[in-house]
Amino acid sequence: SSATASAHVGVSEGVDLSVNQDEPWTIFAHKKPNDGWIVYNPKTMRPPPLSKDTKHVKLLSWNVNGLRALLKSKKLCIQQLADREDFDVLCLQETKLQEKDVEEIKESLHGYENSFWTCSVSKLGYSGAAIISRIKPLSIRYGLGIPDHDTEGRLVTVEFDDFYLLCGYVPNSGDGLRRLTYRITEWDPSLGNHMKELEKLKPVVLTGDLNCAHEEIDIYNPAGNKRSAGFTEEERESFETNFLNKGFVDTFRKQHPGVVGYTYWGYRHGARKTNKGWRLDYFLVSECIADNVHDSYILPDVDGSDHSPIGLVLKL
Amino acid sequence: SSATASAHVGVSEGVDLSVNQDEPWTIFAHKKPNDGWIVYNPKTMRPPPLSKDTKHVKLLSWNVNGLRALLKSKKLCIQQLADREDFDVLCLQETKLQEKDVEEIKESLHGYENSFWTCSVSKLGYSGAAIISRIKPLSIRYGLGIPDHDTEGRLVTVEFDDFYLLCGYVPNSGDGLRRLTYRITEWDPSLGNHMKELEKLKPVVLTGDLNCAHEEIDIYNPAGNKRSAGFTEEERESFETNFLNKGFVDTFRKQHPGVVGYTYWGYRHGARKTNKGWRLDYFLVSECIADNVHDSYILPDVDGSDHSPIGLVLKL
DNA sequence: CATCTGATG
DNA sequence: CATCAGATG
Repeated sequence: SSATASAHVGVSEGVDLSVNQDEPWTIFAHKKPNDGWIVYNPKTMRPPPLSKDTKHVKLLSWNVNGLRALLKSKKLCIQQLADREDFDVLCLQETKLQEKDVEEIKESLHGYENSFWTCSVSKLGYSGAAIISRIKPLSIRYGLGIPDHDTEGRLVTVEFDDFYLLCGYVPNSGDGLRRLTYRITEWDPSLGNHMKELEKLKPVVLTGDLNCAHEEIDIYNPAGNKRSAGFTEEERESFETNFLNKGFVDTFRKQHPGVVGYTYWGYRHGARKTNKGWRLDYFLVSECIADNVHDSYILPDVDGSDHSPIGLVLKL
Repeated sequence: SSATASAHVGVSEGVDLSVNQDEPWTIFAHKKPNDGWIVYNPKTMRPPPLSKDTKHVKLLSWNVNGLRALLKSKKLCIQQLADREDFDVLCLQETKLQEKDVEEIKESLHGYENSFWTCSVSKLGYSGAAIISRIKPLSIRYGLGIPDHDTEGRLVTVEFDDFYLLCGYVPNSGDGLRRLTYRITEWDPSLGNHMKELEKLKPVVLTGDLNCAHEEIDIYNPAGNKRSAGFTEEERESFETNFLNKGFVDTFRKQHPGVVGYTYWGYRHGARKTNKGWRLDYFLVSECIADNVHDSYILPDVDGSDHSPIGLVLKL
């Protein structure tokens, strides 16, 4: 089909782009309303792997939408993801764990002896983030250090030799945008400022579900979602003000300008099959290491959650 | 095996009675602690069907533990139960429906154009009862006529030519027996008195989940359940005082003295496979029609709920 | 170990 | 249309 023909990289030519049935992991850009954007094939778009001689680290990040359910589903246990992707560090968001669940899961992570978990204490089974690492960090920190923002288990920071890694789950603005103000006037600025503070010491990498599709290219139906949580003007501006304009680089967009690459598809209406998605998950890095990014990518063939994992290969 | 050998009717002879794997619908009495009770085989224990010349009615009753889930499971839609059992009337308890769910389900009941539903208005998705009938009743009544006891959708009464039929779901006494007092001092007496009032006009049939295992023979582990909701001394006494001593006859027990026949098995620990059950579901009838009962029976092979249906064939 | 709701996304 | 919790049985 024409869709298959354009699977590599090229400008959509008015064909009815959709998922390639032969290679279901291949996500095409859609024809409308984003006509003319570049088709993104996550497999062929990836650069060749770095040789062992080039010192680098491989980071993955995944909003798992409930880690217990994911592990029960057996769609993909963390060990299988490790075998397949050979990551050094895995960042998780929306683990929805309670503190009592953590120990059992920690013990199942063979090869990743360093893992750091934070859970919501204000609402059980809500939010939650973790960093699982093969590399032992120099220091670990939970939350922003602001008690008011630290009851929901939304941030884990680890310090490695060459950079700080933050795994964050930015608050969803919610139905009726009831939490929009909190999000843009409190959480986002606090997180941005915290990153600037850390950056005085070492370069910073922020990954996670930032709950914002930055530009029109980052969402399936921009016109219809102008007042939807995650695509309001306020959130998009906040994303720029608090992160991009502070010097943090959206690594996927830098590597793939004009390319559609979603990381989230709502469960409703089979949105994933028809690629009606959003790009909500990011790797942002300090400007000073932006050129060290070898590859910033999406793994849309990994399911088990409404988000797919994303990856970053960073040269050190 | 000896278990199979004793499958018909006989006294347990110290064999380890359990479910017959060849006929999984066959429920045996257990060896301990009820050694010596009669083994009940629900298939062979049933009398031959009445001829068409003998005027009679066939009633079924079933605590479905959530009707929407049952219908979704496709284990047994009501149409299939109708095809198999050819009942005239089906009484349901714990439908857990909301009023908004009723219309759609009513329309799916081909051949049973008369159906009467009551739902809890105080707690959504809780309790709920219904009578589904091929025969058009002379009158219908919901609840006891006592507003305080009628917010939970626990009782539907229909009047036929020859008897009143009550479909009831007696309140569970709950964890910690927190509702025991309400149950035995308010609900049970009100229901018993209501039945006596109706009986002045016509014979009465009460069916449903009466949430009480009357005697030791009616529960797998009597010693261990003396303070469990459904087997407390208080509930058992209330069952006698308010129903049996008022002249209503436990039709299953009359037909099968000394026979174990459970109608409920908790979902936990595979209680149904090992027949660790309770008899909580009954057909009680006015003394004046007790001899009209042709058959009072259990259908333990019907699953889809933690209760099995029970049946009554009543000569008119 | 099931059902349900209601919150959340 | 998923996850979770908590109530209920």
